[in-house]
Amino acid sequence: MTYTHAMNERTILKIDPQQDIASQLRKVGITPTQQRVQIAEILFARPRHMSADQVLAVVNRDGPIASKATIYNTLGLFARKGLLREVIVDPSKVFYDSNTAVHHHFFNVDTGELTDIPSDDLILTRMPELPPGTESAGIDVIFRIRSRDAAH
Amino acid sequence: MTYTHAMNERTILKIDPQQDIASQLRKVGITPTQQRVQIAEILFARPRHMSADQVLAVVNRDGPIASKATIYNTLGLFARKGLLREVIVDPSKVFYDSNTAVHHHFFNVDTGELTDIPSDDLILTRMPELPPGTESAGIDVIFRIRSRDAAH
DNA sequence: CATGGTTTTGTACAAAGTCTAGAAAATGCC
DNA sequence: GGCATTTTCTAGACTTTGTACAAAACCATG
Repeated sequence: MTYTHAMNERTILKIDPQQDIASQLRKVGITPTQQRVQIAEILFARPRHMSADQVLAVVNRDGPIASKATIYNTLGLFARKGLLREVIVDPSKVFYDSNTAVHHHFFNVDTGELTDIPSDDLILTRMPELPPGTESAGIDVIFRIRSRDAAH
Repeated sequence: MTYTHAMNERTILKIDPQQDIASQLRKVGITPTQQRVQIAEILFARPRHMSADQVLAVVNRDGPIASKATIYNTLGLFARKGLLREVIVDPSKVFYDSNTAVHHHFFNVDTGELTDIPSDDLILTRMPELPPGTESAGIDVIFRIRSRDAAH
């Protein structure tokens, strides 16, 4: 059996910030509560990488909209539904990536900055056999980088 | 500029469990204290993936050998010296991999199991340009897998 | 065997994330 | 619309991973 790059593709659903958020959420089986819509508006305004902490801060910038538990619940829900991709590169927190197109990441270990690598800029060949009884849940490729002058 | 797979190579140092651990540690600039030797003996007996928690439990199985702080200090030290590779795939804890040869990982998201993929079984081509002013600190490729019958 | 730098230790602390029980909001049905 | 049922939200306590710190122990060297 051979695997192709297409196997990296996850369930991809794209929320269009120009269209009505509530009906798009309903379309993927998510009840569009006020909190979820507000969180979605922030995340899907443009492709971005945010931690739960950052989402919490932005959502509640002008008064209390959603609690910490709701942020975690909502991010987890969106990720399960394929609207967000969890990016695990920093042991201290999870990033949620609202760019659901196939792509990979640079992670600057000095600054904590996460940036996208378009899928076309990297090709994986000669893919390994998956262990028996398992199926792919996505492939993550992370280029860890360092600022060239930083002490290390 | 083109990158080759060799760029993935990190500082690689291999501890041989058959040889004297203390003198091998000394050779890489690590003072071989009793705690460090004991921790090294566990980690380098064979290639394995362990969390700090697991190391703590195994080290102190037959009486107190090392404290939590020492485990973290030692794992961090070994990783900085290139004896261990930190593997960040699970948001809840860091794995330390005593296989320092170039390789990648399967991570079973259902079981939390981490297994190796030999370097030869995967080839990366058409590598992306690194952002200006940065240098590589290693490339991680993680195949996230799921047990095929698991609910999801 | 005295000296002084390095390690280790216990404890306190910090931060990310989970859990829970009750309040509030959404939904479905008449 | 009104009302009952179900789902979601909230505040805060709790858990877990990991770090900070200061005192005690260790150990190489003269």
